[in-house]
Amino acid sequence: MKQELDKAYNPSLSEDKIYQIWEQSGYFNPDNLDLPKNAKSYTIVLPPPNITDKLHMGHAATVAIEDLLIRYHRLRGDRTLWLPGTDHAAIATQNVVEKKLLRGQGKSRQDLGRAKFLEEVWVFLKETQSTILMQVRKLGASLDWSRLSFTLDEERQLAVRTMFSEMYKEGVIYRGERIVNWCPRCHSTLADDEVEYKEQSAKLYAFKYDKNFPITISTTRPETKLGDVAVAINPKNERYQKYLGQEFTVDFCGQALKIKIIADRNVDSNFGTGALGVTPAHSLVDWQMAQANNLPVIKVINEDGKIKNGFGKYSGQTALVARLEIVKELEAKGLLEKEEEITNNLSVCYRCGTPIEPLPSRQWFISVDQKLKKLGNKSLKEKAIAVAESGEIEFIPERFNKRYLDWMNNLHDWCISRQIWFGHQIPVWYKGEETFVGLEAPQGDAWVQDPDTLDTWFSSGMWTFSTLGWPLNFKDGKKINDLAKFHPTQVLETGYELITLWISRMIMMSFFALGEIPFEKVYLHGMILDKQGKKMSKSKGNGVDPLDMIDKFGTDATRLSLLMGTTPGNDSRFSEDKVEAKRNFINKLWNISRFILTTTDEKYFATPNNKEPKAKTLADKWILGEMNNLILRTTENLNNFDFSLAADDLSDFTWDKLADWYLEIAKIEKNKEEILIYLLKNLLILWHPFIPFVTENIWQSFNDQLLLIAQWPSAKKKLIAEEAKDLKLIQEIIVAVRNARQENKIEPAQKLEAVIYGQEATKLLNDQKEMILGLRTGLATLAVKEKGEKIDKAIMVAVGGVEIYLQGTIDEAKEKARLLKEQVNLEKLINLQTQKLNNSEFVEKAPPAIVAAEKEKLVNYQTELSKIIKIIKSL
RNA sequence: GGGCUCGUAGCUCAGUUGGUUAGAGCGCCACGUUGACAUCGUGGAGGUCACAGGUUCGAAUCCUGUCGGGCCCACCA
Repeated sequence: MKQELDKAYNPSLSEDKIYQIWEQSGYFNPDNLDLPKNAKSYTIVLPPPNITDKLHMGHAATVAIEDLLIRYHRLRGDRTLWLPGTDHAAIATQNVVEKKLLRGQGKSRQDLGRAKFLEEVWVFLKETQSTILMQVRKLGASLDWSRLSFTLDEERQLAVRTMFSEMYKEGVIYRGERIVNWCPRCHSTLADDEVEYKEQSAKLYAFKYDKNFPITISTTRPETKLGDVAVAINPKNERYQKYLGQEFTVDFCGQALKIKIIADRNVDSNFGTGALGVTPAHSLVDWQMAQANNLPVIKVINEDGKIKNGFGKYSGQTALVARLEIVKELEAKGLLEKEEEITNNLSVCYRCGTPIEPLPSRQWFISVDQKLKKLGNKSLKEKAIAVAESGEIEFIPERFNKRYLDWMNNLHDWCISRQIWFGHQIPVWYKGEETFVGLEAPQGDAWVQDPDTLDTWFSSGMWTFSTLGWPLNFKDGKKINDLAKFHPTQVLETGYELITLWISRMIMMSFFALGEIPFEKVYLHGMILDKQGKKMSKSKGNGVDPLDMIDKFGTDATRLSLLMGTTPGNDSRFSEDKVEAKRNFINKLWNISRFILTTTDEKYFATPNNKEPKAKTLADKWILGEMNNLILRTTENLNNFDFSLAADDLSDFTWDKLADWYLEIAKIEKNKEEILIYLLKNLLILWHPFIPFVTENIWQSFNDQLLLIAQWPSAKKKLIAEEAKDLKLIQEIIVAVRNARQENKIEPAQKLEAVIYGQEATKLLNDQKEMILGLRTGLATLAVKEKGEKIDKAIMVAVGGVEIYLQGTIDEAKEKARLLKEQVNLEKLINLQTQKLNNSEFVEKAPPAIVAAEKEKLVNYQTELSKIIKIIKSL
């Protein structure tokens, strides 16, 4: 079935076709893999992309890394499942559709009403969802599409409702009043981490409530002072000590207020006047102070960001207008003492940028501190902390373990209700005073469902097990079917910005539902920045569309550029030049394969990849040794998540060792077909997780089976250093001689081995009168015109491993000089080494392994030196 | 204020628990290239590994401090 490779590799012609072959093979689904019963499972769930976004570089990185892991484990014979899905992204999606509606029809969501609006959302969603899934395919993702999930499909709705009612039953979910972050534009609460901070300059006003009040307070928000119930001072503040505990009735801009003087250590005596007006309804800190001191809560601002009724002329004004009006009134009454410019952080909604109003509101919460019997009387928070501390869940890179723990240790109850329409509607129904929590509405008409929806992270927090069939696959506390086979998953791979939003929630949710961790390892990749190191964003227009890169350079090159030169958890810059360089490499691999396959008879194609062929020459021994070590290192690197290192190493072998040296040798030494095919097959397997398309393409041209399910090669133990070193020297000589032979000025290659052992070295070299080496590929001319530094340099280069220098009439003196130089170098090294080993401190204090290694080095130098001396003597 | 991270060639970055002479890609310069490959080959220039101390027989690597980027958390009344 030999099928010749095209002269030039064109990814755009073949990638889609190959993806189709894979998909049709069914091997993306682990159920179709031919595996022994006891094969290990290896599962990753794809972080579900939001259906609002088209793919960006972050997704491409995610796919590159996860597909790499998945393909590697599939090749290793694991029961490998990569589970796809999409996220409904409640608020984000609603915002996008709202904007579209407003732009298109000039209508708001309220104009349409809930049902109509949701219809619009679903139309939008169907369209973008299929686009996104197509794009994920384009990236070559070997996802099991038969298990495709959506955070809002029927199965996930069942999972979410079950989760909610079980949590409610056990008292983990409760309804309560608390200060929430309220976005007056989105008309919804926001979680703490959905709030962003924007630095701004603000005015800090200092004033008294009325002229009888003894303390001047300072604030940037005078309008909220209409709801003040106390003034807080630092307990150490001597100036106001005498007022502590006193109560005053004041007339603040026409509003009668009861103000108690309280102490709180959070108050900074040096900020403003050192006295803080306590507004429980509109500040979290103040709320806590009010609770601690049993003070009432007076709401001033409503859900629209306007002053509530009951505050005289201010009622109905927006907060900002009211603020200016109050300042004007204070000024008129002579109460305003000071006005200064300060910079502070304004909290704004992460979706729309509108300033947040902290408001007391009745919401649904998940208690993170509620002790649970089924968790050994531990809370979700305690469990989630314990698994990170014990290492049961491992973060890669490790430092994110600390960031996770810092977050978890300060975790408060999680507000899960959102006042938006799109999402999982809260499965709670009310009838008068009655409340029903369950999967479906109870019988009867009078029941009304809670209008709120759940925080989008509630459903994505369940992602590892809701996708595997929970709760149906969880019977009597036992996992069955997919849930038993694939949970806990092995790796959760995502961007580090999701540690708080997503990862912490997944861990808690999994503990509640299953009493176990959701994943064993968390691999966190950095952000993909633009060429200047700036965050890619739609508004800045500096984003790079991965699909553009794919069109231009192919998926493999795009993926490889995201995997190389990057380290976990560190941001990396993306540049087109890098993708181009990888494209060039892929072309090189293509040409290497083309050369091997076109010069090899078809009957050798069946050479197995897992049985090392016999080495006939030293060059063979060398390259097979290199391949053996490459297999060992690649396996180790991938097990350690060192993708960049693995790819560097593979490139070095492919380009420098195989293409530049061994293939050149193979042009002279014959009968290398088995070795070449063996090398090619293993090289393609090792590369496949990184660059799946081109490797499969080449593989298909000379194999009947798919590379997708080939067998990862095994290796013998590492060759000892000395052997490898010898082989490297040999390799140099082989090539030098081979080149000389091409000039028809040297004996045939059969004599190579003799050369290597130095027996006929002199004779061969002496024959090379007037010879210049390195006129062709693989070697270069090294022109040395004079003695001195330049010669030394040239000699160094020669010794350094690339070529042997010979010029004009063979100059024995020069050759001798080269050898002498090497001798001197070696002697110097041996001296240093001997000194080192004679140093008793070193021998005693350095680890034995290092001492042994150093001794080995000394031996190596000595053997090398004796070889050199032998050659010099024979000259 | 607390924490994390980075500073290595002109640029982008590697550097595998401290170990001979610190690497790659791109860029630059020179030379070469008619059958695997110009998407190429060979060579070259280019580094006080931010700085200062310390630990060690030995430091780009570990510790302390300084300077300079980036990020996270808290506070900002």
